[in-house]
Amino acid sequence: MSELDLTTEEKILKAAETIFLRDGYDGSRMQDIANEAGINKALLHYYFRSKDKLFEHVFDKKIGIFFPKADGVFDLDIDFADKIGLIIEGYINLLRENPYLPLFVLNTVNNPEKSDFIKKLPVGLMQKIALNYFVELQKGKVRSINPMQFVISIMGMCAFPFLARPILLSAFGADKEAFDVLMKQRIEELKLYVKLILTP
Amino acid sequence: MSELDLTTEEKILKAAETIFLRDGYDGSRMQDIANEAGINKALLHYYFRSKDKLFEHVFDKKIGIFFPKADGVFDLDIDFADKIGLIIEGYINLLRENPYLPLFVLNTVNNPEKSDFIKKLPVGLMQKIALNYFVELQKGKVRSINPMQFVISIMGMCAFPFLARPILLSAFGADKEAFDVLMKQRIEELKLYVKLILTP
DNA sequence: GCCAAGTTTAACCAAATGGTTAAACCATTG
DNA sequence: CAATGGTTTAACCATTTGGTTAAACTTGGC
Repeated sequence: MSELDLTTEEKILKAAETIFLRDGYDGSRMQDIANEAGINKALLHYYFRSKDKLFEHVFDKKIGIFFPKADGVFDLDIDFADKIGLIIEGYINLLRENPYLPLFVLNTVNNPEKSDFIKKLPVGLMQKIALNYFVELQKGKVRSINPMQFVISIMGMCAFPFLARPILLSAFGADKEAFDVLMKQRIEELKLYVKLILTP
Repeated sequence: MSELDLTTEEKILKAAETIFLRDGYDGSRMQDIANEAGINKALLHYYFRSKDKLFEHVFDKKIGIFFPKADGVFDLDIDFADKIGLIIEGYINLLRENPYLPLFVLNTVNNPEKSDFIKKLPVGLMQKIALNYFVELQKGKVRSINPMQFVISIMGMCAFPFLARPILLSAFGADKEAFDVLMKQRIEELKLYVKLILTP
C-alpha cells in the first residue's frame, strides 16, 4: 500500500500531525493542512467538523505515544535500576523517532485554552515508577530521596534534549547526525546515572 | 514609584511580556497586549512598529534571563561539584520566579519562522560548564562521562519540571504550593545528584 | 497665550482565517 | 441506466487581525 493509497481521512490525519507538530495549534492553518494532504480545505471540515476537533484527534493519538505503557517491565525479574534502564532506553528511542512530540505535548497542556486536555494524560507509568520506587525504599534497596523527584529527573533527562535541540546544536556546534549520536550515547549515560543515584 | 507611574513604553513591555509568555507568539493578539497595558492598540505600533519588533524586544530581554552569566562562580575556591551546586540553586530559584520562561524560549527557538533568533542565544555558561568539566576530567577529579551530556542533564533537571508542571500536578495530585515546595526541595536533591555523578 | 513637538485616540483598511453552501462528481445498487 | 448516497470542489461569508491614518490632546519652551 503506497502513500497514495491512503484514504482521505488517513491523508488528513497524517497531514494534520505534520503541521500541528511543526507549527503548534495557533501557528497552524487549516489551509496548510489541506495543502499538505493534497486536498480541498472544505474536505477537512467534512471529515472533522472544526480545527478544534481535528486537533483533538491528533492530540489523542500523540498523547498515547508520549506516555507509553511499559507495563511488562515491572514484571521482569531484574533489579529496579535495570527496569528503569529499560524504560529509559525505550523512551529515548521513541523520542528519536518523534523529536517534536515533547514540545507539542507540553505546549498543549500549558495552553490555558486547552486545560481540559490535562485530564486525558495517561500518567499511569509515572505513578507506577514512583510507587515502585517507594516500595524499594521500604526495602532499603534504594537511596532515600523523594520518588517524585526521581520520576521528574528521569523524564527530564530523557525529554529535555529533544526540547532544547536547537540550543544544544548552537551551543556545541553540532549537526543533526551528531545530535542523534549524542542521543544514542545518552541511553548508556543515563543508565549509569540511574545506578549511581539509586545505590543507597 | 507605583505601578501607574510606569512610562507608556514600560507599560507596553510589561504587558507584552505577560501575554507573549502566557500565550506564545502565535497565540498572542496585539489587542490583548493593548488591553493588558490599558492603552489603545495603535499606541503599540507607535512605540514598536510591528508585532515582530515588539516580540523581539521581549525575547531579547528574556533570553538574557534564561541564559544567566554566573561568571563569578568559577573563580571561587571550592570544589567543581559545589560550583555546579551554586549554579543549580541560582537557576532553580530564577525559574521559580519565571516559571513560563523555559517554554517561551524553547518555543521560540523551535519555531521555523524564528530560526534567526537562535544566533542570539548567549550559551556562554553552557560552554563554560562543559569546558570546566573537561578540565576536571583531565585532572582525574570527575567521572569520565561526556561533558555535553552532563550539561544537558543539569539544564534538563532544572528546567523540565517547569515545562511539565501541569503534567506533574496531574500525575501526583499536587497544587501550586506543593509544586513550589517540591522545587525548593529539588535544589538539595540535585546537588546530591551532582555529587554522585561527579565522584569518580 | 501660543506654537511645536511628542503622545494618544477613534475610525478605518486589507488580508488572512475558520467555516459554510450548493453544486458537481463518482461509485454502488436496484 | 438511473437513482441514491457518499465524496469533493469552487465560491462565498463573517470575523478576526495586524497595521494605518488623521485628528485630538498634552506638554514644555518662548
